[in-house]
Amino acid sequence: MEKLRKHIEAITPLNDEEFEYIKTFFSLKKVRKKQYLIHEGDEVKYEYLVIKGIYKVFYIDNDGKEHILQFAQENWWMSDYIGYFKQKPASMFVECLENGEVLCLTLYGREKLSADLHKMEHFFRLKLTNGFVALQQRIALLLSSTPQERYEEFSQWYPDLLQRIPKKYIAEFLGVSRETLSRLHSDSK
Amino acid sequence: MEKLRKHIEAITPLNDEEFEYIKTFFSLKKVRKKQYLIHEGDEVKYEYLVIKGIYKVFYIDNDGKEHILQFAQENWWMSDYIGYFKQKPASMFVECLENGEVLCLTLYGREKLSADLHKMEHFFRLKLTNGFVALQQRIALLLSSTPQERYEEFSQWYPDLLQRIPKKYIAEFLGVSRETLSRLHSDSK
DNA sequence: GAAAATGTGTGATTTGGATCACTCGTTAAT
DNA sequence: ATTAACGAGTGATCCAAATCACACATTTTC
Repeated sequence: MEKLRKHIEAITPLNDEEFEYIKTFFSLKKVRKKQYLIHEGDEVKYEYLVIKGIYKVFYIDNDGKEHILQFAQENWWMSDYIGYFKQKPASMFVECLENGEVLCLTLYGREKLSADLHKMEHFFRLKLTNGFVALQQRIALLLSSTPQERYEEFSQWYPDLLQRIPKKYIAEFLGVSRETLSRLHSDSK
Repeated sequence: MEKLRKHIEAITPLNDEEFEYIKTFFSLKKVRKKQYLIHEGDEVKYEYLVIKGIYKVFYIDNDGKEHILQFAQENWWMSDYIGYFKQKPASMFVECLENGEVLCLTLYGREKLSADLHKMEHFFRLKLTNGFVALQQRIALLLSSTPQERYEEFSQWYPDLLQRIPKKYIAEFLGVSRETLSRLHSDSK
């Protein structure tokens, strides 16, 4: 839980009493590789703050192809946010790629914390602001760039992930075929 | 300003005193067709709440092609949010497509309101939440759908815009060429 | 440690959509 | 009213990336 405190205090300072209260809304969960935190069709009970491990958030389209909406690592939040915020069944999967731990927060907890502590509402607003900007940049990337450029951007955003996860997942994130991505490497060398 | 009050009260009730205070941070601006509210390279002073009119938020890529990030109509918020939140020069344009009016809010105003009134921080958080979800859905659309499907989704999201704006702008929003979009019509009939 | 599953590179072929090029209406502008 | 600017449809051509089809290496798994 120390990590949680640090994570929040990176944005707003907390006293012990406040943190004790905040803590009560989070529960720790150990996750093993290949385990699903969220499965299509299920109720989306939680959003997750990653303490350790790597995860992918993806969905399967009508043709059975996978598309990755988000990767998540230490200190990232993740969920099927469409299902979570609208309280509808999951349309996505959240799968663990490297053993780790997450903190779970219900929508009720999120809203209660926001209502009770102005600080926490501020915290969540800032996080959303950053997320919003990142998504807009990704849309711009999808609208106008070549596979080459997308790969280069990705390398800058997540340099560490390049080594740690299969290339085919990167392709699914960038909206490019596995083969095309593979050929980029060889060409640029 | 009555519209502003209604807009906020759709999410949280306000008393007169609160609204009087809130009002002071907004300024009304009349906008004419073809006018730019934000121009690439300029400082991004405001975000805008649309009172009347239609607007497009777009950028120009390295090849000189336009891509539309957002359309905005009555009760929508818009800006170059990358420049606005990060206080960097605009990388986008905001152009008026139909005469109207907007309310302008500085980043300072936004943050001051959020800090002073918990209600307003809540308001902005909810707006961001909805925006975040919408952007994720758009990313999913860009990753997995055909031009046909994109056009159909667009028709459902903005049925009114179909009539009111040139088709070529819709193409620029969907990431499809003008010609391909045009052929969709003829084919589906 | 053998067998199965998974990841990755790379050639050959196909294809959906971009691009180019023109026509014909319909609005704006003077 | 005449000209110019813009929007929209449609045919012909081209091309980047998807798809298909392997080979080979590297992990898992039992």
